[in-house]
Amino acid sequence: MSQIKTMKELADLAGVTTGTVSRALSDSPLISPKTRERVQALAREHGFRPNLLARNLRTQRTGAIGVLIPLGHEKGQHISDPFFITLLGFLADELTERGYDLLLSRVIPEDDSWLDQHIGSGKTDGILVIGQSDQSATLDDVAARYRPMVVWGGHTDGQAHCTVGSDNVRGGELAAQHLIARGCERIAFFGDPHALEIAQRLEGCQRALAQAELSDKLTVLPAHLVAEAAHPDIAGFLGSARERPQGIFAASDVIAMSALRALSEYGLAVPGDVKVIGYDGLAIGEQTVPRLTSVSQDLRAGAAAMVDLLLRRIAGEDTGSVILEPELIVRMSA
Amino acid sequence: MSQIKTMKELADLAGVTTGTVSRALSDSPLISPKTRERVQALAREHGFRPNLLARNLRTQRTGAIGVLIPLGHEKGQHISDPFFITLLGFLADELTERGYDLLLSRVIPEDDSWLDQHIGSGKTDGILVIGQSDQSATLDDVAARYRPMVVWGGHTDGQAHCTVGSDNVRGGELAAQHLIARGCERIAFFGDPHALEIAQRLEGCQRALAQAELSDKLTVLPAHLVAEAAHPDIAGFLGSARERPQGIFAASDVIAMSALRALSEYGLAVPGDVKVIGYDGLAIGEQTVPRLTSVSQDLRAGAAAMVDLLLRRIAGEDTGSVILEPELIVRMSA
DNA sequence: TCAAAAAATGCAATCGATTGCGAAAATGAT
DNA sequence: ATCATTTTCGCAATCGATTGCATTTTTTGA
Repeated sequence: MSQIKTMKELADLAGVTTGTVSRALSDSPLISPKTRERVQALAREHGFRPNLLARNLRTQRTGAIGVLIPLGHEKGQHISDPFFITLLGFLADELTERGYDLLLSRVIPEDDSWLDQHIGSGKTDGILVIGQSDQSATLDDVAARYRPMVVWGGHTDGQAHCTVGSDNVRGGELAAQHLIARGCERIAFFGDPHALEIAQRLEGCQRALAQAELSDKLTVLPAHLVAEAAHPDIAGFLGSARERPQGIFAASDVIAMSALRALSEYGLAVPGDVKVIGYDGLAIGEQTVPRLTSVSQDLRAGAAAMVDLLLRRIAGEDTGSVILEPELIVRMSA
Repeated sequence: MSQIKTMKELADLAGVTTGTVSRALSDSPLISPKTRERVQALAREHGFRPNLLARNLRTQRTGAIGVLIPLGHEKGQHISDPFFITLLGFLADELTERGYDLLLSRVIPEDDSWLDQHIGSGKTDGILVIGQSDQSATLDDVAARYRPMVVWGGHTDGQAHCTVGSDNVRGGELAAQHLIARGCERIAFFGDPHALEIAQRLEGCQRALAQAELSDKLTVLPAHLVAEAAHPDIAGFLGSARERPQGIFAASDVIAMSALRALSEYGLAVPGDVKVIGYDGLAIGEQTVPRLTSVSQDLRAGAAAMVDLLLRRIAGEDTGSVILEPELIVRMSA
């Protein structure tokens, strides 16, 4: 019952060498069933677990995937952001299912060696980056020489890094078309087009408006991504707008929730007075009042795709990016 | 400019041995300033990063902390739960600040060796467990022989494992007192007392009611912790209750949000017809309609306490548990 | 019954860094 | 110039497991 810590101890106990123990525990066919069973029984009995560091050092693989979140200038944002969190959850599911651990790192890119820093440490077999923030250049740079990396975010032509994300342009189009179909003419877009994904959503929105010959009815409010920060912007906008928008397309569900609250505070009914549509299709949209209509990205599928691509890249394969089809979820707010 | 991967290569390049390189890079006083500077320059120039696995194997420390989430029977829950996520975010902050990595593992405890499984692997220097789920016994068992472990959850006398959490009884009392002060008599408690923390919140609630001689006015609905699952329960309850409660104390903010929605669907005004108070004080309560009154646990402080206790335990110190004082945040819903 | 083939196990190098100890070089004192 | 110190550095063991190759044991076939 004493605690067996190393293979050597187990080996002595079983009267064999560490080599034999190692093979026995890994069900190697080179070991006779008899001794294999005996060793495994002993290991079980003494609760022996091989030291993974040593194993990894020897096998040159860590069994862990790094998940990095570049926070750009927006400190304190992402980690508590429902979107990020949801994706992280699915990634955790997907990775644990495939026997990988998840090493989480928040990153505040000061110098632009944050990626190399992590890669060089050898702690992970590959990395997943959530969000491009303002680091597209760095990502492209690293992608050129480090293969096992997959990024969640927008995809553009000529992009060197492998991405998974939804077709943001199409998603924006869907949202705008829906608002138009619901009778909205004056439409406001809430979101900062400084970020690639958001810019693409805006682009889709503009395309739909152009098609309906409503281009001049669009207002863009570069709302902050963090709910707490976005709310004042939005409240201010609603208070000062000469003509109240009939429809609001928020670049994320979080921003949409801020909008719902601000509207409620101004005594405006949703969807009666103003229609609101979000982006992401998060579960939390199910709990808002009224329930939030949103352009949904299938994050579970996205996470699966990210992990799948990453593992194939780790295996040496060269992969392209994956673009998911967004889907409009019509609930109550628009 | 070639990529230097190992210390041996760097050593050859510098015309010294790996030992010298090792010391030079760690600013050992045993090395002359001249060669130290030369080695460091070379390392910088070639972007050399020592392999952490090897270092950790040698130094017997990993520099990583495991964060485990036992999911009990409630699959798919926690990871997307705003509470868990918020805490995880703070933990990530706190740990990275102290130079530790965060190794995230979802756990579905099938056999009860899930803890030993992780501990024996040697991948982390210590572990943080979020939520006791139904694993209190296992936790106590492990705590008896494995020191570096801290658990978020409720604290009871005679508990062997070290916990950090809020004073749930006091918190429940605060919530109930507030409802009473606001004129509520018939009060409903939403939450499954099967979990320790929830049971304690209920206890506090009952205590406050007893003091106001309203004990017989309490109804308990063992609502599910997951929002999607809780909503039907709640809607059903509100539909069937003979006498509508005047105040609702939800055991978590997530449950409270479900309640808000259900009430809205029944055309009941909050806080006019029914007052609602939640528990956790999550940021998301700021975005609900109306904004959610809640008993707040200072999760940032909680995370800091968890990490602090854990590091002290890793250092060999023996620590007690930490109980945080809950605080009532009065917003709009009650 | 004995050599040859097959199976099972032992031996020892290896992964990449850390560190105690001893040797060589530099410094200082006389 | 000589010897005792102090600095600086190299040597080699070590962490704990994996794995190619050598060796021993067992099985097979003639």
